[in-house]
Amino acid sequence: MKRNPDQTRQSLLEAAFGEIHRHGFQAASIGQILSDTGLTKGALYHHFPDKKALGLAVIDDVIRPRFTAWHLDPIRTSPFPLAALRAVIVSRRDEVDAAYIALGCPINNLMQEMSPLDEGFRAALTALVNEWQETLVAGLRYAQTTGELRDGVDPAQAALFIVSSIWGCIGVAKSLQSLETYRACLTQLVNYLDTLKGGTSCP
Amino acid sequence: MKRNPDQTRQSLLEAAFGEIHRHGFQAASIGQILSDTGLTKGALYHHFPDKKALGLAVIDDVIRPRFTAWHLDPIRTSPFPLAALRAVIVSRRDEVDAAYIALGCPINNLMQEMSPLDEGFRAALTALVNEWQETLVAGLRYAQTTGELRDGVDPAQAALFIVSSIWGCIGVAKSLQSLETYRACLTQLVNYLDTLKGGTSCP
DNA sequence: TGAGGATAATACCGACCGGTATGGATGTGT
DNA sequence: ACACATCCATACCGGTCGGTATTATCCTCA
Repeated sequence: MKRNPDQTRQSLLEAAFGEIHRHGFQAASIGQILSDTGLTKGALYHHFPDKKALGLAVIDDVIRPRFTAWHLDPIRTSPFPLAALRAVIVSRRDEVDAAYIALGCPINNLMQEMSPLDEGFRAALTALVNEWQETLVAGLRYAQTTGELRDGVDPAQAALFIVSSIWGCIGVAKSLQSLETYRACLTQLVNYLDTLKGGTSCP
Repeated sequence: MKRNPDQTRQSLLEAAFGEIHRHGFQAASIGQILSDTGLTKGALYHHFPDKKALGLAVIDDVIRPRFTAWHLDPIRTSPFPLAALRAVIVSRRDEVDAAYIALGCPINNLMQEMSPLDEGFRAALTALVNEWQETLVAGLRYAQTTGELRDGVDPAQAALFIVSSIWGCIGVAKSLQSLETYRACLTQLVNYLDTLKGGTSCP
């Protein structure tokens, strides 16, 4: 049998991500991850000391890169951060499928489940969220200097509300298991974003 | 030993509610519930056929009455539903304590956890949420007839956004384990509500 | 080519879980 | 006071879980 430790580790991470996404961390079954990958406990516990380390590695090596690519890089690189944010949200609204809605946002799921229970998870996930929020704040601030975002909007509070709304949307949609609700809800958020544009004079 | 079946059942429900609130339904331990109450499995499985039935009973007999009293009755009975809604949110913002934020909203927690897994839970909780949403829609519609809510607002979409925002607020606050975040977030929502008042002309 | 570390498979453990079978205690109708 | 249903305690079961100890296999490098 050919060996490939890196790929072994990677496939363990992918399978763990899927299992955690489907059942949450606590209910995620080591046995299921192993049968998904065709591996055994020897492989898993060689690469990870215990289940918690596996979970944290999933956050660092699977969730974080995807999230950064999807939600952070576009805001950071665009000369029009507000428009970029709007585009990200619109694309999420239009492209996400029912299966994703059924399971919900992996980050949100993990935070909801683990934040009250484990400090390690809380710290890792909070770091991600803070990065998100800081990216939004920086983007909004910059948008304000270019006039893309109107004055009178507090970037920090707006960023908080945006984060909260996005999680609210996906939370409600997951709760109701309804893709339509998700889209309607995000549409409302897009409307809110449009009220932040420069040129208008409304609160 | 004196007997009191109703109280036995009630204390089981209360303990189950606490245990589920702390650990979620799947991770809620029957043994812990029993040691909390000082009862044994004989009592529990006399009153409830299995764990799922216990969970559903918690929803019906503990969660629903509290939720109705807190969030539904004020909207339904007030002649100024928008103001009543605002008052409810403000009071939640100001009175909720850190322990509650740490654990999150019991309804939201349960929906997030169980909706994808079990149709019975999903149905029971969806019924609650629909009741909430319909109450809000009815209230907003009525407020529109009295001029409390300005025209041009779609009550259904606004209600959806309000529900989503509230869950977003408590979700973010629980994730960050931060009471301050909760308050800041709900303040943003109150601001949003104030933009819905009649008399103003902004979108 | 052979030694030794890296990698993975197998078998097994104790703990805990939800659930059941049984029997004893308590209340109730007659 | 007796029969009977309600109510609850106790002991136990099969199954699953995360984790460990041991052993086998592969790769690397001297």
